[in-house]
Amino acid sequence: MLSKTFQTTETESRLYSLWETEGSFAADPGSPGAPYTIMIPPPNVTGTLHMGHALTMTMQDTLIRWRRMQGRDTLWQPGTDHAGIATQLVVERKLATEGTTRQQLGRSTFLERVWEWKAESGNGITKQLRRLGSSLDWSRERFTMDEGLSRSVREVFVTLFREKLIYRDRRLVNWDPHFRTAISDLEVGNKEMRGHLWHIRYPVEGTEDQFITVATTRPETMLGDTAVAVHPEDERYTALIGKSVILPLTGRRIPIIADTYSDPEKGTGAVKITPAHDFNDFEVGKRHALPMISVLDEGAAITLAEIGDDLHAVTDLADPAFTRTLEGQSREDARKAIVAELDRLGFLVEVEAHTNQIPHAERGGAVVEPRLTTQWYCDAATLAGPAIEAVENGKVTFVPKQWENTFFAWMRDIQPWCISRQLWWGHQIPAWYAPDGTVFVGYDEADAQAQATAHYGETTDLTRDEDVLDTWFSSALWPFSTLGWPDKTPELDRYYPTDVLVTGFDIIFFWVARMMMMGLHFMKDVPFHTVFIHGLVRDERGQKMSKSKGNGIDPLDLLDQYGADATRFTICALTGVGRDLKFGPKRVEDHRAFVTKLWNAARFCEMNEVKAVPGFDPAKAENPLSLWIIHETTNAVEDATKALEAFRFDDYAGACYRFVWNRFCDWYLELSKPLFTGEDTKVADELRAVTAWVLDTILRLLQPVMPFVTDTLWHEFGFGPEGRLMTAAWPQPVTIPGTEVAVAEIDWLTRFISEIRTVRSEMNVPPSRLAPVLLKDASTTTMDRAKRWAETIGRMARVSEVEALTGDVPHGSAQTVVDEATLVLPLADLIDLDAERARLGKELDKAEAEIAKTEKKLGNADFIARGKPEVVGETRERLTTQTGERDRLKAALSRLG
RNA sequence: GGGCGCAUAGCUCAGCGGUAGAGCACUACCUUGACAUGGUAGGGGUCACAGGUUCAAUCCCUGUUGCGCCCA
Repeated sequence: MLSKTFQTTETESRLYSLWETEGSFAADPGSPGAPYTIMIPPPNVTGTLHMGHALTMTMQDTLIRWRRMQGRDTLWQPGTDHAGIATQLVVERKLATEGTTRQQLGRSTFLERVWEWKAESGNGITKQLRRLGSSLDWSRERFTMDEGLSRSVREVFVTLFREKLIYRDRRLVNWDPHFRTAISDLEVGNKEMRGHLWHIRYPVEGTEDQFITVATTRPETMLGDTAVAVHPEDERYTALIGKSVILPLTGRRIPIIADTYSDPEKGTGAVKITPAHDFNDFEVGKRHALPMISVLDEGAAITLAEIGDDLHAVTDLADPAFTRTLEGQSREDARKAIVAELDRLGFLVEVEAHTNQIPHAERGGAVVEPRLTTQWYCDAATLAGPAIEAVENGKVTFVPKQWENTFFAWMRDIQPWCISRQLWWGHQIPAWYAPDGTVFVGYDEADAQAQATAHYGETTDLTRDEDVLDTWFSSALWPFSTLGWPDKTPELDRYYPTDVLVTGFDIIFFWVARMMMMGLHFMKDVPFHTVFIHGLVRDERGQKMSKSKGNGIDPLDLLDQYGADATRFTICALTGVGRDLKFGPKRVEDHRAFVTKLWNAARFCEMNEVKAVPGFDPAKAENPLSLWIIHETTNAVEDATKALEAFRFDDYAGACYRFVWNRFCDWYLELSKPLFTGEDTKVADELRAVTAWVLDTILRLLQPVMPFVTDTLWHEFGFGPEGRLMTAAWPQPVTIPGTEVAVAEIDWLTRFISEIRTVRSEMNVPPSRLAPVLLKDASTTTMDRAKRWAETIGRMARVSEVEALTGDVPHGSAQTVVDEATLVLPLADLIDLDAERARLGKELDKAEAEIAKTEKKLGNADFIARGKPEVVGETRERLTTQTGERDRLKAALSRLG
C-alpha cells in the first residue's frame, strides 16, 4: 500500500545510494548504444551548491536521464576545478587563525595543507549534487589538479610553447593588489564611482609663465608621467607640440606630444601620459617610444625605485624631500598628499566633480591596478580562428542562436590571454630559468635540465618559474583531459566530441570559447556540437541573487522542504527560452502540488487494483475510453520528446503536467470510476490494464525530471525492480487504427458533461439535486453515446437519467446546446425564468458576436480570392457551426416565452 | 557610445500571419468513497505606443517610449 503522502527525504537518500552502488549512472564504453556525453561545468572545489548549479544540473540531468532511457550510452562527466585564488584564500584564512602564513610555511608545506583541506572539507558540492539526484558517473570523477589532468596541462603548455603560441611578454596587465597577482580581463568589472577630475598646470620648459593644464582622475600616477599629449589638430596647443614641460614634484622633463588619443572635448584637451599605469597611455607610449615608469608596487603602494635617482629640486615646483615621503604610501594616501602639495605650490587649477568607471576585481573586490609586468601569454587570436570557423560553418551551434553573435564579437577581438598567476595553488608553470635568464620549457625538471645542458654544453643551475596557470587553462582542456588525453584511450575515442554543453551566458568567454580553442587545436575537432545557454536564476522580484543583498535561496533548503522532484520540476517548468528565471520558494510549493497529484492518482489506481500487466499490448484495446487515453498518451509522448529535443524544458514539463492532470486525472480516471466497479468485468479488466500501461508511460515520461517519486511508484506497481526505472525504455507513440471514432466520442462526452455542469452552476442548481437531461433533435449517434455513457454522465454531471425529449419542452427548463442537440434540464422548481433568459441571452450575444466576426471575414472578397483555401474552408465551416448554435439558442430562448 | 534582449490577464510567463492561452491569485459553489497540496464553474486582455507590409498583424518591418543585460 502506498502511504498517504510521498516521503521525500527518506526515499531520496535510499534510492540515490541504490542507483550509485548498482552503477546505474556509469557509462559503458562496451555497450552497443550510441554515446551521449555531457561534460559537467566543473564547480569550484570550494563551492557550495547555489541556485545556478541547481538550474544547470537539473537540465543536464534531465537530458542525460532522457537519453539514457532512449538507449544511449550516456556519460555525464563529473568533477571539480581547483579554483586557484578561491582555494588559496580559504586555506590562507585558516592559517591566519592558526597564527601563521603561507610565506612562513613555505611553498611545499603550504600545498600539503591545501591538499589536506581538500581531503577534509573540499568536495562539499559533490555531495550536494547527489542530493539533487544528479546521475553523474562518479566512478569517473576528476579534479583539475589530479595527476592525469596535470599531465594534460603540462603537455598542452609545452606543445603550445614549442609552437610559439605561448610566450612571455612584458605589457600592462590587470593586477589585483590585494591578492598580488595578475588577473584576467574577464575577471574585472567596471563600477561607476564618484570621483574628481583634477586640473594640474605643468610649466612649459624654458618659459616663465607658460603652462599646459592637464586634467586627470589619478594625480598620484603623475610621478610616472612620461609625456603630455594633445590632439594634433587642437589649435590651442599646436605651438606647444615638440616642446617639453617640467613635471611638478619630480622636476623631470617630459615632452608634449601630438596624439589623437587626446580628446579636445574632454577636460582641458591635454592629458598626462603614464604608460605603466593606464591601458590607453600604454598604447600612446608604444606609439611614441616613451619610457614606461612604474611608480606603484605589487600592493599598489608608491615606489620610487624607478625614479628615485631622477628627482630634481626645482624651486616652487619640485621638492625631492617631499616626494621621498611618498614612498610606501597607499594609492589613496599618496593621492591626498600629492593634491595637497600641488595646491600648496599653486599648480592645482581646479577640482571638478566627475564620475568615472573604476575597475574592480570580481573576486575580492579590490580596485584593479594596471601594472607593467612580465607574464606568460597564450596567443588566443591564433587559436580563436578555427573556433570562429566552427561556429560559422555550423559544426558548433548555440541554442538560442543569438548567443553566437556574442561569441563572435568577443572572439574576433580577442586579446592575448594572460595565463600566469602569482599564486601557489595551481599548476606550476613548467618553465625553468638559467642564471642568464634563458627559459627552458619542459615536461619536468629533467627535461628542462637536458635542454639547458644541450644549450650550454654543461650542466647549469635552473630555477623554476614560481607562478601557476590560470584555473581556466586547465578547465579549457576538460572535455579531453578527463577522458585520458594525451593517451589514446577508448573513452577519448568514444566520447569525444561530446554532445552538448549546458551553461549560462556568463561563462561563454571564460570557458566555452577556450574549450573550443583547445579542443580544436589538440583534438582537431570541436569539443561539442551544441552549446545550450540557459538564463540566470533571479529572486522573485527579478533581482540578481547575491550574498550582499541577502536574497539568495539555498537549494538545499528547497530540497529539504519540498523534495528534489518538486524542485527539479519547478526549475524545468519555469525555464523560458533565453530568459532568466524568477524563482522563489512559493514557486516550488506551487509545483509540488503536481508531485502530490501524481502520488494521489497512483493511490487511486492502486485502490482499484491497477497493477502491471506483463505483455500487455495497448493496440489490442477496444473500449473507446481506452483508445482515447492511449491516443492522448501518444500525444503527450510526442510533445514531451519534441520538447526535450529542442531543449524546451518548460514545454516538456508543461506537456507532462497537462497530460497527467488535465487528461489523465480530470477526465480519464473520473470517466473510468463507474467502469472499474461496473458489472462488465471485461471492460473493467481492459481499463485496469490500460490504466497500468498509461501510468507506466507517465512514470517513464517524468523520470528524467522527477526521478525519485517516479521510481518509487514504478516499483510499487510492479513495473520493474526498485531503482531501475532510469534504465527503462523511453515511451514510443502508439497508433491504433480507428481511434478517431473513439476520440470523437470521448471528446463529445467531455463537452456534454461540461455543458451540463456549466448550466447547473450558472443556474445555481445545488450539486445534491439530480436532474434528468432530455435531448431534443439529437442524432442517433448522440443518443447511442448518451445511453452508453449514461452512468458516467449521471455521476459526473449529477444527472438522474438521459432520455430523448418526447413532446414539448417542459415549462421551466434550462437549456443548452451541444452540437446538433439541445439539452433540456427540467428543473421547474429551481429555475428562475428571468435568470435563464438572461443566461441564454448572454450566450446568444456571444454567438452573434462570433458570427459577426466570421461573416465580416467571409464578406471580404480579397480574403476569398487570396486567402489560403484551407483557411477559407475552415472559416466557412466555422460559420455553419456558429449559425447552427445561434439558431438553437434562439429557439431555446423563444421556448421560454 | 556599440551590441543584445524584453514589453501579452492582478502576478509569473507560453504562444503565433487566420477564433488570445497556462499556472498562481480572485469570485461562487462543493468535506461525492485518490487528492481541500483537492473538485466544479466563473470573471478578467486596445497583446507598450505610432506608422508600414499583407486579403488578414499580438505575431513580420521601421520608428518611439520604458525596463534589463553585455561590451567600451
